[in-house]
Amino acid sequence: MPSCPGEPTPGEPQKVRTIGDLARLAGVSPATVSRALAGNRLVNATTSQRVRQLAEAHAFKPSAVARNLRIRRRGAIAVVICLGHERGQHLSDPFFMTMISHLADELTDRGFQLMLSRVVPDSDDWLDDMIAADPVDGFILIGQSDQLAALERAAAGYLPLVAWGAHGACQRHCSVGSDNVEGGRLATRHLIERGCRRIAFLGNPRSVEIAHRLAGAREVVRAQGGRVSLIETPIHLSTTLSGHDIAAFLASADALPDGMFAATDSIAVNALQVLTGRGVAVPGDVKLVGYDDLPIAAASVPALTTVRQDFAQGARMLVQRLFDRIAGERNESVVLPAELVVRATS
Amino acid sequence: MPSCPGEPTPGEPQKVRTIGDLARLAGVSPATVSRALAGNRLVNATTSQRVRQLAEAHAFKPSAVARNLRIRRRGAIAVVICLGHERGQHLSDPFFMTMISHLADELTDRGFQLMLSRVVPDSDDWLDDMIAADPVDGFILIGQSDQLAALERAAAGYLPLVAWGAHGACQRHCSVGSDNVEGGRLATRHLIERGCRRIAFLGNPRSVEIAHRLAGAREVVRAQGGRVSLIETPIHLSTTLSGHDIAAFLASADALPDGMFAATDSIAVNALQVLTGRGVAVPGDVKLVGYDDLPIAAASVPALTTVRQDFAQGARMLVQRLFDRIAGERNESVVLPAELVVRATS
DNA sequence: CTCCTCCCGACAATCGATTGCAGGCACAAT
DNA sequence: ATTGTGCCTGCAATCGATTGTCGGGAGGAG
Repeated sequence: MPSCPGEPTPGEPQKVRTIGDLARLAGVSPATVSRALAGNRLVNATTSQRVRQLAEAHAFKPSAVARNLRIRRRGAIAVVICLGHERGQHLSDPFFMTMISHLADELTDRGFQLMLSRVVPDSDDWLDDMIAADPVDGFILIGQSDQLAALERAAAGYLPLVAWGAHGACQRHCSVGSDNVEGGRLATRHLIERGCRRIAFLGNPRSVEIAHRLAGAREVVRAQGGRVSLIETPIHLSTTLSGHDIAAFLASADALPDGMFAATDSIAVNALQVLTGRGVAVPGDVKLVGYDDLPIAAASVPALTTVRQDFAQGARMLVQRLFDRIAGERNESVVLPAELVVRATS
Repeated sequence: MPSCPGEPTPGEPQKVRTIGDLARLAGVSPATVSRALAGNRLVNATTSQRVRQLAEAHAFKPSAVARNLRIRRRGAIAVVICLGHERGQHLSDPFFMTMISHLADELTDRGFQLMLSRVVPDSDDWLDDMIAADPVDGFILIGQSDQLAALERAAAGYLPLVAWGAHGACQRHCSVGSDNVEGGRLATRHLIERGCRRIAFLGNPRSVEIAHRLAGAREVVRAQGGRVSLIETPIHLSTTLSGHDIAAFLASADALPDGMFAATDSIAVNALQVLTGRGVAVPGDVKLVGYDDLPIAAASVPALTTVRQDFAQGARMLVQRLFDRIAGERNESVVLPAELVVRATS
């Protein structure tokens, strides 16, 4: 094993920590330093220049905590992942990460930090508690799950709060989401056009969004007047469990469906694995449509036909809506269009 | 569409925002309120009780910002996802979420917030910049990727910084990770015991951890003295791309390997999809071992044999190490044991 | 030379909670 | 009645940056 190189230089002795330290160095008052660093042009250009250079030289950044105290803002947005009733690995769902990843970009661009919280709701006032603790300027909730009540209650008295998800008729809170009913219609219609007559819906409608997708599917099937049947199968959202659920469903079904509409790409991919694992050809024997258009949809083999939600745009709108609300605007929910992406499983 | 219910009660008029407001209500001084809320037993039990009840009644939580300013701490830990060279969906890798999810739990338990940052390194002093901005009490880096240099430099002058990943010989920073070399040995030895003679390694050794896994594999193969061959195939880490890489590899290989060691469960699952998609039986024709033991490993069909990294324990140690460092202790890196989990693909 | 204007920069209050120190009150001892 | 002893509680300084207000100095006009 090679020997390690020696210790590096110990760093400068005179540390500039506060705006006051820098002021002393520059021979001006803390107030001037503050203004200079903030780009306030009340201060002379020469002085301003000198202060900035000093700050640069000493790698000085003013304390965000003190600033936030004075400014009365927090500089951070809470992104809350609400796990509804399923604890554990649910968070590893690629859907969350896709969303979070986009949100992180948007928030960073606006100079805000992203505070991540997982919540497993115990009482129904967990949201009020978080709001009362007040460490952030606003909340973005991902996955309204079955927590509509908590959400509504909190939104009644607290403005800067937006949620990703379905848009209900009477909701008081601001939501951004795609048109899940229309998405459900698109997927189901597509399966029927491809010749499917026995369609299985894989997903647990306890989650509002999934309920909407199911509603769309039902509507289209009903319009066929009995020529097409819909088999509704509650499937866990959790990646860990949905595989088993799907296998159990296939084992118990008397006849294999000829079409499957999975409420989620994660579920769809799991279904795909189970089906191919049992020698059922996709799309030969069964046609399959997912929902979300996550990266895995395109990457799966065969590539997954799915209903696309534009997460990048969704994240952008969530953040924009939130900041408008922080500014005091009482704005409306958004429903984004859903789009069918046809690939190789249908 | 049903009509929506009327507006709820508008909320109490007299809002208790500061510790001073509460003090006035309780007829004591702000100092006493502060102490009472903090559980300081310098204050009379009766007074303390009364103050707490008032606080409870008005749902009052003292401002974390002001507290942090006074206390000289931030109350948050930055968790930095370093995307090395691959931008985009990399973050949706379930590995990150598994880790983040555990970290969120650990940090929340200790009363700290989790600030999430994605970083696509541009210059090599991005870490120093983040440290200088100083909005947090410490840093946890996930995925050292190819950023060892930046890491080492920052760690030289800044204590509260730990990283998940491989442990190098001369590193100055504190890392927590599993024994990747041993993991590589375990997987490879297992494949050989199962009768494999042509083993493919799927993974890009540009990432330090993967390089170590490969080193372990090489060592075991070399010890077989030519009876076993190792085919090294760089595969993207990104879920989006690895499927194609694997397909390309299979198409280009003259003969199919009889064993595959994927550097990651994500890669393994993709390989599994590609293989079964082509009618290659797993484990019949090809035996497959992954790495990480992510939730998808157990959920995949057939269930994946893999090398387990205990992320829960890893997260716990990362946080514990970090807090010890925040307290001033200059502690050592940890290497956790790797463990083979035999399931159905081998 | 004096006065007025203008502009830059300093003083001090402020954000909201924490905490060392001092002081007040009750009760017992002398 | 006075002093002593504890045990609480309040005062005020502090954390570090922001910002309204005011003063001082330079420069031009009379």
